[in-house]
Amino acid sequence: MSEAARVPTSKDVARLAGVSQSTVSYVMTGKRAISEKTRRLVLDAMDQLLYEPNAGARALRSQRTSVIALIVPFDSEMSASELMTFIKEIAYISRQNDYDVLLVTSDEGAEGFRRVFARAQCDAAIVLEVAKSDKRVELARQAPVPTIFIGFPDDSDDLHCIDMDFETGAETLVNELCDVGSTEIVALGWDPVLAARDVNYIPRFRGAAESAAARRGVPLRWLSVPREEGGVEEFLDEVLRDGRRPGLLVASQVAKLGIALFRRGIRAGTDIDVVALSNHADAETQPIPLTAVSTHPGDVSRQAMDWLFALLRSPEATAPGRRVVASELVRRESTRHIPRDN
Amino acid sequence: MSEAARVPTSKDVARLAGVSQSTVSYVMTGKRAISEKTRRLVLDAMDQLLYEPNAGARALRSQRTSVIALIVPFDSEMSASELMTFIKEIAYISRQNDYDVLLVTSDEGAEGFRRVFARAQCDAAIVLEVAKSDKRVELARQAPVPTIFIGFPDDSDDLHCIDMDFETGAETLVNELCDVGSTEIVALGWDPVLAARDVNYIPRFRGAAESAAARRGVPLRWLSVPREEGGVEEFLDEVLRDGRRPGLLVASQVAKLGIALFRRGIRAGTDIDVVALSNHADAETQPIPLTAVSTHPGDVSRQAMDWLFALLRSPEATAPGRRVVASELVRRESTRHIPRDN
DNA sequence: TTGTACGCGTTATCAT
DNA sequence: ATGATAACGCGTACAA
Repeated sequence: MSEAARVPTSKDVARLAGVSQSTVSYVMTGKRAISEKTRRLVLDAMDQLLYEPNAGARALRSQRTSVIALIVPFDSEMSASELMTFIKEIAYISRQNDYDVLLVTSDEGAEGFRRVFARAQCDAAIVLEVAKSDKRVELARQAPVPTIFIGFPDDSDDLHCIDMDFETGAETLVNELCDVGSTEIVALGWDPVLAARDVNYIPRFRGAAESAAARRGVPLRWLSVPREEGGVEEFLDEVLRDGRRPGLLVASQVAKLGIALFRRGIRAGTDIDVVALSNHADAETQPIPLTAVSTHPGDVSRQAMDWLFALLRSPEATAPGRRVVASELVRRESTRHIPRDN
Repeated sequence: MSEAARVPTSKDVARLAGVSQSTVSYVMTGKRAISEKTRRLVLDAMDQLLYEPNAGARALRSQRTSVIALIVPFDSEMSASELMTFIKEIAYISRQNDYDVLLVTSDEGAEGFRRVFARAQCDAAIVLEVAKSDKRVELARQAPVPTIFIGFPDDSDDLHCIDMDFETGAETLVNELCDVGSTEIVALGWDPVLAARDVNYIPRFRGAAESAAARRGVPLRWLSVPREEGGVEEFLDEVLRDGRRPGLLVASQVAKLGIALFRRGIRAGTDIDVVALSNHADAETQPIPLTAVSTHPGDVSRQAMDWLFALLRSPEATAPGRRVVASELVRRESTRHIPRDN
C-alpha cells in the first residue's frame, strides 16, 4: 500500500462546505432544521471527500457504537453449516440495521463477554450457546447493554432468551421412531466434554426424549459419543452387534453417522430406521437423506435479531422472557414410511 | 437486565488509587517509570473496579483500534466447513495478539471495505475472496491501514497477497487422473455466477488444469455447474451418458457430487475415478473419501496472520508480494491406486 | 437558520 | 516519579 492517506474529518467537510463543524454534525443527525442550500453544500462536500464519521469519536461522544457483539462457540459440536447459518444471518440483519458485528470467541469463557462491555465496544450482544449455569448470565444482568441468549440457562429471570423447541423436537423424533415400528431406541448423544460443559439443550433434549420413550413403553438408551476419530464407529459396533437394528436417534455428529452406516453397507430407511436432530442442509447431504427435526438456525437468528432491535429501540417496552421457535419434522428417506392412523 | 451499571473510567481508578488520571494511563501503557508502590495501588484499583479502557476514547486518541476487519464472502461457493476454518483460525490468532475481529460481509462489495477504513474502525483488514479485477485493490492502496488479500488479483503491485497454490494443485490432480488411467477428463467447475464475478482462483485453477491435460495428451472438458437444485444431477446425466466413465476433476460442490454418485450406485474408485479440490474435512466426509488436493484453509489463515502482524509491527520492513502456500495431494478411496513407475 | 464552546475518556507532552 | 493539561473528532446545549 502507498502512504497512509489521512482520513477526512467533519472539520474538513465543514471547511470545504464553508460552514461550521457543528452544522455538518446536524446535517448527519437531522436533529435540527437546516436550509436546503446549506444541506446540499454539506452533502456535496461529504461526497467529494468520501467522508465517514470517525467511529471512535462518535462512540465516545454518543455512547453508541453501532456494533453488536456475537459470542461464537467455535469449539461446540454444532456443524459448520449450522454455525455458519447463524453467523451469516446475524451479520446480514445487522448490516440491514446499520450495525456491524464484532466476533468474540467463547473460548475466553465469560471474560471476552465482560471485556466487550467494559470497553464499551458494543451496543448489544448475542450469545450463541449457553450453559445451564452460565457465568455470563449474571454479567448480562449487570451489563450496560442488552444481551440475547440463544438457549435457556437455568436462571433466566429478566433475561432475553430464545431457542428452538428441543423438547417438542425430541418427543417428535421418538414418536416417529415408534410409529415406524422401533421397539428399542438408541440415541447418539453429544460428546461427554460438551455435556460436562453443561450445555443447556443437552438435558432438555435428552430429558424430553426419555420421557417420550417411557410414555410409548419403548426402552431408550442414551450414549454420549466422543467426537474423536472412531467415536461413531465404536458407537455403531456397540449398537449393532448381534445383528440388532434399534431405532437410531441421532442428536449429534449427523454427518459422521450417515457415512459410517453407509460404509458398513447398512441402508438407513431399509435396514434400520434413523431420525436426527439436524438443520436442513446437513440432513439433505447425507448418502441417504435423513428424516429430521430441523434446528432452523436461520429462523432462530431472525427472531433473535428482531427481538434485539426492538430492545435497542425501546428497552422499557420490550419485556424479557423465553421465546421458543417451533420445531418441525421433515420426513426423508431414513425411515420406513409406514402408514399410521393419526 | 437490571439498570445499566455505569462502566468505570480511568478517572474512577485514579480517585480510588489516590493518584492522578495520567498516572493510571502510564501504568497501562508502561511508557514511563512508575514506582512499585504506585503501580500496585493503581493495579489493585483496576482489579477492584474491573476497569477496562474505553475502546472509543483509546482509538480516538491513539489512532489504534485493536480491531482487524475480516471481509467474508458468505455467498461464495466455499463450503461452510472451509469458510468456518478461515474465520475460526483468524479469530483465534487475532485474540492471541490482543486484537478483536470485525465481521464485514462482502455482499456490500467494495463499500463495506471502504467504510471500515473511512470510519477508522480497524487497524488492518483481511479479504477472503478476491476478483481478478477487484475494486478493493485500489482502495487498499490508498487505505490508511494494511490489507492482506487471500487470493491474487491481476494487479497486485505493492499488495500483500497470499493463497494456496491452485496452479500446482490443478496440475497434480490432472496428473493423478492420468496416472490411474483416465483417457478423458471432465471437470466440475464453479457456478457460472461465481465465474462471472471474476473470482481469481477459477481461471488460475482451470488454466493450469487445461495445460496439464494438454501436456498429457488427454482431452479435458470444463463444465461450469450451477449451484441450484439439480445442477450436479444434470452434470452427471451429461457426463455419464452412454455409459461413459471419464475421470472426474471436482473443483466445486464436492459434497453434492459425492452424494449424487452414491445415489446412482456408481462407486468412486471402483466404477469411476474422482479427484477433488477440497479441504480435509469435506474430502473425508463423503460416502467414499475423496482423493484430493487440500485447500488448507487453516495454514493459509495462519500464514496470512503472521504476515499481517509483521506488517503491523514494522510496516516498512515487511515487503509486499505474492505468497504461495504449497498444495498437497492426499490419496483416499476415490481413485484406483494403480502402481506407477515414478 | 447557523455558529461557538464544551466534554466524552484516552494518550502523551510539558511541567515540577 | 508524578500531576496538570492539551488534543483526538464528534454531538449537542447555549447563543445569536
